[in-house]
Amino acid sequence: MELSKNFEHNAAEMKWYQHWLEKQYFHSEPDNREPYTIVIPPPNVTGVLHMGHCLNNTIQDILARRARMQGKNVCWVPGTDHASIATEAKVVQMLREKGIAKSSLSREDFLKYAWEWKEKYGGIILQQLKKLGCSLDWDRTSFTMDEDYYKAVTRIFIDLYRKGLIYRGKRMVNWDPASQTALSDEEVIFKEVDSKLYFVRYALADGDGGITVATTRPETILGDVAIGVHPDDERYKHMIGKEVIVPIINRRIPVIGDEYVTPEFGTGALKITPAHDKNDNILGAKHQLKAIDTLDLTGKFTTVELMEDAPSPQVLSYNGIDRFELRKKIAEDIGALGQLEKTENYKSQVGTSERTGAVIENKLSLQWFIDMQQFLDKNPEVLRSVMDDTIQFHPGKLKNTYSHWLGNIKDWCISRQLWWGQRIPAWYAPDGTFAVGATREEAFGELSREWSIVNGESKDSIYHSPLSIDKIDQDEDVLDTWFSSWLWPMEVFKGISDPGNKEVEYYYPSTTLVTGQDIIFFWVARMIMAGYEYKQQQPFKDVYFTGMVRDKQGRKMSKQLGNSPDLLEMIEKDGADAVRFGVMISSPAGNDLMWDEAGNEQGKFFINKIWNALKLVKMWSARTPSEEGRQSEVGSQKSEVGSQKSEVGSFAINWFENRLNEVRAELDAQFKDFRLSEALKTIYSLIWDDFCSWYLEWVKPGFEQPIDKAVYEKTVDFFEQLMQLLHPFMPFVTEEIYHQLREHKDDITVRQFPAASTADKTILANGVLLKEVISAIRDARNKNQLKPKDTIRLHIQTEISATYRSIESILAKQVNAESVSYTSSPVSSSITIVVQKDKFFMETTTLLDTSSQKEQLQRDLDYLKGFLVSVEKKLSNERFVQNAKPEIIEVERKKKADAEEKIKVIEETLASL
RNA sequence: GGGAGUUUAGCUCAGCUGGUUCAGAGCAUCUGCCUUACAAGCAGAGGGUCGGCGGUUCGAUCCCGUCAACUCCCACCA
Repeated sequence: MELSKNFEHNAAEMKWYQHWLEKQYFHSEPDNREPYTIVIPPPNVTGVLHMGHCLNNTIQDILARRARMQGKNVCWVPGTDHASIATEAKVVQMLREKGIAKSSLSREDFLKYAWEWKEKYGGIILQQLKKLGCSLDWDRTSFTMDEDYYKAVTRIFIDLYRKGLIYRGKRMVNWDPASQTALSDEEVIFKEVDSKLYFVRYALADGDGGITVATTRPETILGDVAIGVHPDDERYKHMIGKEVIVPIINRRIPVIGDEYVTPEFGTGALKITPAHDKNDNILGAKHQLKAIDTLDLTGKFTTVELMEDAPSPQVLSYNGIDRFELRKKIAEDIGALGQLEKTENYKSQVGTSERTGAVIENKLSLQWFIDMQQFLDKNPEVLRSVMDDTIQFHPGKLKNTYSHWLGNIKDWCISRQLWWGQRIPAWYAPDGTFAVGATREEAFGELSREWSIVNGESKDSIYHSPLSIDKIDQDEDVLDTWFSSWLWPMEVFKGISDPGNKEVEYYYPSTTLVTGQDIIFFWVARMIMAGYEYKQQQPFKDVYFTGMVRDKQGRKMSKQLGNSPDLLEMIEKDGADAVRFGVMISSPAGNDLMWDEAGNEQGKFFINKIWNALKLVKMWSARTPSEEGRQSEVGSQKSEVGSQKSEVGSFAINWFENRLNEVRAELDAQFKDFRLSEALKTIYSLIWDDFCSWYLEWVKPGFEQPIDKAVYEKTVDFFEQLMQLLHPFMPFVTEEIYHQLREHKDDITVRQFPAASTADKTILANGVLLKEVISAIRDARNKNQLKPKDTIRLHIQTEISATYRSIESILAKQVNAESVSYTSSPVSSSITIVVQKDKFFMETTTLLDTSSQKEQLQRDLDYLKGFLVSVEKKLSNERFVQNAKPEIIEVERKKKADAEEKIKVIEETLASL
């Protein structure tokens, strides 16, 4: 088969991915091998692949493929998250574009649209992962709202409720007026905004005077129930217990003293609005103050709770005005009353919804919560497992973040006023009593028991009618999406819906989790919680946290900035391998990735380099004499060359074999620490430098000459091993080359790594020496402007000539020497090169310029002398000799001896010039 | 406001638990080369008082203190 000029990535990607699928290489079934389990962080079901996914999934694929090649039973589970609020927001948006308001639809109709949407877009992101080459077990694709999964979530809710870990209560929650739902604390993002501090004067109800407060939220003023001052504040002390009048609504409210108030801030007086502020709410509760809510669910003014105040027409006119507009309006109206003293510019932190971006209102609301403190008391391993590295975080610095969060944890609000998600399995009787159950029947059973016995008498007698099953209603709300994804590592193996089944027992706990730092609390922490609560076991052993993907200017990738590249377009253009290379080559473990398209270029060049090496080796294959043919050639004039070649080959092969072993050990260490970027660099350099630049050049036969069969076989073998090492990073090109190199029945994807063996240090050192000598002589050739074709005669003065004899022919070829000989004295009219302790005399037919080499030698000499002085100084320092470890002193002595010897060699050389 | 992290060549980063043949790599730059696998290449070279200032030590990029800059996390002082 004719080899194409370049690697054709599009065809190869399609061919090999299809082939791998057909062979079911990615499919896993429990067996007696060691499992290696990864569960994908399920992307939003309607999401589209972006750079973050690319980084994340490339890493997972590298780990999965390497583990597979190490003989582990790899199971990488794909799937998607229903992503309650995010998806619902998208569906609402889609409907709005169609002119349909969510409010005009029934729950059933809305969900029908949502499921349609899911069916249409749900699979896209998973298809995109295939383009990237991800080796996921597609037979196991899960969705957090699959029927069983849904039931599992319900089941967990009921279980936690019955254990008393879930409660329902009216609490201050984060309210998103845009999507009209409560949010957990983690879903609120604080942003600094420019706002104003309004100084509002409240008049004393009896007598003259008043008190001025500073507020950023004048629109909540009609909900004020008190003014707070510090009890020791001389300015206000005397007013505590008196009443002031709330402007516009003219409510009389008390001035109260509380140490919470900071006298230094603003005017030292604080308006207290328990319905609209967390701290005010705490203060309100402490002082038994009423909470008056003046905003409705959409953030518009409402007088519902103001009727006791007999609202004036002016107050009534505020009805329906949006909170931000109302802020201006009320400020103006207070101004008109002469009670707005001044305004100041002020920077404040405002909470916004992670999903909709809307400014969050603190709102009193009846919601479902998990009692986190109790949960953690019951499961101390949640903290302990991470702190003692039972679960190992990479990077480890995130352990602190994790423990700090757990130490200050608040109850988790798990109910959402949405329709897309697992509906809360609670059912209400007409009087508001409720029961929790998997089904209407189950809940009804519970309810009727309670309904019939209240305080010893039957509720039926109070309501004069028995409770019937059709009179109970299910809670309208759904559960936080993370309340389902925290079960992911278990339920993808049916660990909740079918506890103790063979699969979950085999695959759980998973091996490695690869995810973004941004969801450490949302997801990672909660999976650990669920893991210990439901399996009494950690959900994973290692967590590799990736950083954020940024552009080369360090900006976050975002749609708004338009700096997020189109991944699929890139894969199409540069190939998945190049894109994977680009994203991995500059991806420091645990830090943000400064992504630059130049990385793709480098990846493409690398592929091209390997491809060219393939072409070279393939050319040799055509020139490899067959066993019979070889005999006849040996008898010909080329026999001498042939024998020389095997000698060349034996050193080169021996060296590269050991070099491979050395690198394998390095890679093991790098993978152990998840230093994948460095591992890739290591392989890159092994292939480009050691294999292409050195090894192939060393064994390369002369022009149109045959190659020794054994050398050829060994070279192909090395090439395959290199492709194997690179395969986890760049699966397509490596598989292609593996098959181009020779006929194989297997595929590289499942080829097992050879057993580790140790590297011979002497041979590696000889390799280093050889490379150093070659470079030095080439440098000298360059400086003397020798053309590549100009030959030299090389004379070596050394005490280790045996070493040089074994590498002599390689050396001769690499520096284009027509002869190599050994000498015990300087060779006149030649260029002298000093490497380590050996001297090389380069004789040429062209005129040589010795001045530049003199300079070079002089520079080396100066450096060495300086170096020697510092070493001697150290050794003559008594305190060094006393304090330093013996082996360090020994090293220093050796340095001194070596330096002295080298100085001697250079001085001799200089003298002879 | 609290906490964490970062600061090493023009850029992106190594430097694995203090010892000048360790100040490194990859890109980028410069100089030679169209050498028969590869100009998407080959062979070389230059470039950093390891953020500033102090300290500990015989010795510090590596430990301590402090200052500065940047980044992130947590926390609604209205």
